[in-house]
Amino acid sequence: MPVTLKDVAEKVGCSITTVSRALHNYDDVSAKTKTLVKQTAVEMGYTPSSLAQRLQKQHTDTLGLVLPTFGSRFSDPFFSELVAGIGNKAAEMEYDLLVSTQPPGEQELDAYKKLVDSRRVDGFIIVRTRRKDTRIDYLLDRGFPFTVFGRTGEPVNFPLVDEDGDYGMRLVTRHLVSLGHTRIACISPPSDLMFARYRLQGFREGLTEAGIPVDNSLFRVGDLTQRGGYEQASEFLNLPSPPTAIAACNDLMALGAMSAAQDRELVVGKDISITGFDNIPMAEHSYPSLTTLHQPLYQIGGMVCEMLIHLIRGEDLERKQILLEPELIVRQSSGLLTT
Amino acid sequence: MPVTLKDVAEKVGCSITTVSRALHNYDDVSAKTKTLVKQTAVEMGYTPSSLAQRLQKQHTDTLGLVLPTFGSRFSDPFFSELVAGIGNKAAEMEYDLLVSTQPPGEQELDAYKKLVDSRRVDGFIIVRTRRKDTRIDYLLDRGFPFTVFGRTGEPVNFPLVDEDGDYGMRLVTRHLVSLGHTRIACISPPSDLMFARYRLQGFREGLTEAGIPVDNSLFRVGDLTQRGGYEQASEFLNLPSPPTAIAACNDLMALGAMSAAQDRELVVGKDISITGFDNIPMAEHSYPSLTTLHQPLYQIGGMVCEMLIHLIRGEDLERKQILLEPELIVRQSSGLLTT
DNA sequence: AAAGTATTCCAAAACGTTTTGGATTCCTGG
DNA sequence: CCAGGAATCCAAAACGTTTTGGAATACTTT
Repeated sequence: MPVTLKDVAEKVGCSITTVSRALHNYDDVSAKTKTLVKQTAVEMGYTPSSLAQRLQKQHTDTLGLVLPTFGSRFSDPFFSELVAGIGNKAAEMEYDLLVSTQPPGEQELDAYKKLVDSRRVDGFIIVRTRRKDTRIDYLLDRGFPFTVFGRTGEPVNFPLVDEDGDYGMRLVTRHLVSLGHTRIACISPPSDLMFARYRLQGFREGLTEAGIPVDNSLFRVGDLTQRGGYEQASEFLNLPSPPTAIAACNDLMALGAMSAAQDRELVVGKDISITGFDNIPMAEHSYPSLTTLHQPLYQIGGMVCEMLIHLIRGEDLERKQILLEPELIVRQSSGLLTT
Repeated sequence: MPVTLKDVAEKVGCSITTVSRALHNYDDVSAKTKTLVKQTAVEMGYTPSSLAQRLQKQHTDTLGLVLPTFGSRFSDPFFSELVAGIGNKAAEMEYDLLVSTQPPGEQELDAYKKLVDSRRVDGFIIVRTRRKDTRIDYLLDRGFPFTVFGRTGEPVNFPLVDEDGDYGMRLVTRHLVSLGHTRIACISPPSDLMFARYRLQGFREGLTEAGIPVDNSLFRVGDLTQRGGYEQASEFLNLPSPPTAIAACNDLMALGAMSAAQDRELVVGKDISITGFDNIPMAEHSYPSLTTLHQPLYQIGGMVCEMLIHLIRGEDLERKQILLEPELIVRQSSGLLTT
């Protein structure tokens, strides 16, 4: 049904080759036929079949992104902004974005394998790195292009963007210490997630920097959701001597922690200080507003996307590994120690 | 580099045709060669090239979804859950999901046109319907398959899923009335968005049902974000006689409205009642928790996806247009009128 | 033994491009 | 008038599948 090169060629009365070359501005076709071809092409509404082009060119102009979703109630503001950043950059650079969703595990790796084997994408963007990341191992092994948001266990040499979570959490800890807090708790995600490790590490460094002894009862692991933050914060608040500040490793958990404190009639920002990490839009409009670390997710999405495209095209990257410094945003949820 | 049918054929010592047919279990190839072919295929690690398959079959096994993103700070929990629902169903049914992002406007329609013209997707899922929806007009005109989450201005006959926003808002209004409220304000999204119209209409119906006269100063339009909710709620609270309840047409705005009230030292759920719509995960863990209407976004995503695939395959749908009844979730943000 | 019927195979066309490697025509300078 | 070089064109191959329409062989049946 759709009009093909052949149709245009017949109409113009020349070969398919000439039509193709005319449309691509080759200089072995005369100006006259070039304009004729182009004109009839638009008249007939010709658009090349991307399928045919891709088969011939042997690349798909498509980027793969498989989102690690946990459960059906998946709703992470983190991802929507990142996807928007990736998507807009991809569109700008004429690439398609193939989005797949898989909970971490066996199946997840299979999703990657399937896309690689059937040659459906030219490269991957990997998010939420793990300590031993089988996705990365696999792609490295296959020599398949990819870029990463996040770091892994060891120093590596593939292109990546990451925020300096270590630095960020040091900032936040210093901030809390400067407000007079010494009993500071931390809710971190499971430590196989790399960003959790860095953030937790920064928190610990911040404590030792301030000469505060480490109290293991003040560390708990949450699942990144509000519910997780709520539950872990509740545990802290049930302690015989509860912390006066809670640093959560992401905003969602911080928000959950806030409502746990509020359910106990505590005034957040006064009776207790709570901080987050990410600066999701919600953070500005929670009550009280949340002290947190800003991460330019939209831009990060654009960066990993652009790096990947350069990589695929075989161009070299000006900066291969980019580490961003998060910015501390002080709002109302953190306040002077009052007791 | 990757192994093709030809490679397998050479190894086995038969024709490409036979290999292809053996792998597809045609009954005109002997059991012996069938097993031989299959075995060597897996030994050699053969995987069909999706590009070649698609070119031959003349369909892409790919669904298109273009997300209407507003600005760079795009972070709508609404979408992440919906996308997860669509994505998982698509994967389950062996379809790819091509996600593109475009702010509403000229460019947005171009994104659709491009995808259609270059034959990159087999169908579209359309979200956030507008009153005069050019996307739908275009696809209808081209005879291109699509399903829709949301309704349009007039009754139509394409497949769609929608929540009954009218009914939902009537529920919420009744709820507020039953608590004793009579000065109830409403923050609705711009009325070219269809879901806004239905929800607003339900709100109005709820009022007249209760015999409450309509006061135009109690209607304001917000932009669906927390910020928008905050700003519009502030306007309401500055009125000489402010409302005692605010029904926002989505959770994000309700959350913003809550913080506006809280900034004025009002206790939400006591001094003022505030309700939302959507039941995003945040709603359960805000402070106070938000009375709202539950929409099963994940399931809705799965439904529109599945309907689209049936449509593409030319199978007929058991139910063409599905209207879901949202469920009222009463939490702490709405309470008895105290004055 | 001939005719008919299964069974098993495959060459070639098709999908719609791009690219390769000439072929033809036309002009230029000697 | 002819050699050499532009300028302009195109047939055919290639990308990797699936499908079409036989062809070849083997087995039955008469």
